[in-house]
Amino acid sequence: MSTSEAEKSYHHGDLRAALVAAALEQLEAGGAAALSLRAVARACGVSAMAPYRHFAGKEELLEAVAASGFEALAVTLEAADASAEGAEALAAQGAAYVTFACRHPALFRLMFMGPGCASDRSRAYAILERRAAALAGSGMAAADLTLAAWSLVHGLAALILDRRVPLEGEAAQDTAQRITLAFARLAAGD
Amino acid sequence: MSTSEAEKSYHHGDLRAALVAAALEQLEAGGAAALSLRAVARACGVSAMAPYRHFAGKEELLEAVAASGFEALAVTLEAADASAEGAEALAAQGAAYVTFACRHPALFRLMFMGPGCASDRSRAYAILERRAAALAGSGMAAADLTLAAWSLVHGLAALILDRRVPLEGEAAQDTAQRITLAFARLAAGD
DNA sequence: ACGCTTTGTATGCAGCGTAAACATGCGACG
DNA sequence: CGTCGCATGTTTACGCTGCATACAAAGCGT
Repeated sequence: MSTSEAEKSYHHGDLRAALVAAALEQLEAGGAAALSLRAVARACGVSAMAPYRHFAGKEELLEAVAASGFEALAVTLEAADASAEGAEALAAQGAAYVTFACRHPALFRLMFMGPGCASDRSRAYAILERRAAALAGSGMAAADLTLAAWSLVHGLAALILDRRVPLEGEAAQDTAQRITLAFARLAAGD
Repeated sequence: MSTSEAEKSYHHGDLRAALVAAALEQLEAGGAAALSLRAVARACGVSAMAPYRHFAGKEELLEAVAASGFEALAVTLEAADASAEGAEALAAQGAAYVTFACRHPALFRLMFMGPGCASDRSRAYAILERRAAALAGSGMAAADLTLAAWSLVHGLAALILDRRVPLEGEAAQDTAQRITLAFARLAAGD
């Protein structure tokens, strides 16, 4: 019987996990375009073809990295949501979302702009949805509010990461906090 | 003397423009990752190295394609803004932004996620900024409202293009229209 | 007519993703 | 305990990419 995760490899000793870790490292170091399967294999001390025993191809490896990213994001959002109540909780989630993107730019891009489908983000999405639904006022339906809140922080994160907006470091977090809070208050009907 | 644009080439007859057009075609056909300089050259009937006489490298060709995209976006936004007044004009711009992204997904990604800097989008940005400043109410400062509006539509477009949200075709436009209008009314103080 | 600049070509290199054939060593079964 | 099977990793090879370099030809000023 083989445990699907943390499976001991015969020759290497858990290559699969090592590949995901090395891929994440390369990702954060040089961006998604600069990541090569061969380099990942090299970093793990195995041949260029070894990863194909664990992943059907480059894309599948990246999907595994993205999946670990969604787990981390969900944890972050959950903590932020618990740190406040009402509109402030929604704003905290938004700020946390942008902060996550700023701290792991390449991973964030992989998670949301890379290959993969909508089902991946389900848990993190549910956290936002619950909070947004509780706040929905007269201005917008609950579903629209959820999507609007997500779009707002996602767009802000994307614009910051791609340097379409001149915000760096601290200023980015502050702006995210301010805009998200203003939006949440507006949406909640003051 | 050489006119910087539409310059007649000695051998080919305006290769530069042909390369940009072919690159755009390949972009819309197969995405940015599937675009190769060699294939673009092939489509123009020239050797693989010919593009390097007009562009320093692949990136510079893509920047030229992106620049033409920003011009087209600015025209679209301007028309949308003129089609209504007040909050409705802002909503029209937002819907036009999302529609543009849906109609030219690869070009949109190249324009906003590709290489390049903030100065490119200046004209299209000014159109949004003017309208947003005119609407700024008590809830948010003018600069924040501009950024929030941009983030909202940019994020919505990104989520739709990357299929993180289950909206297709008509539904995407309708949702963009609805959400943007609700946001504009909220921001304008009803 | 000459030479210079511009434009396009030919050749070659290193790196990539990946398909196919091959080697190796653990675990199960006789 | 021996042997076989299969998962694991390696080797080799192919076509593709962006790009550097060296070369050929076409137009223009003098």
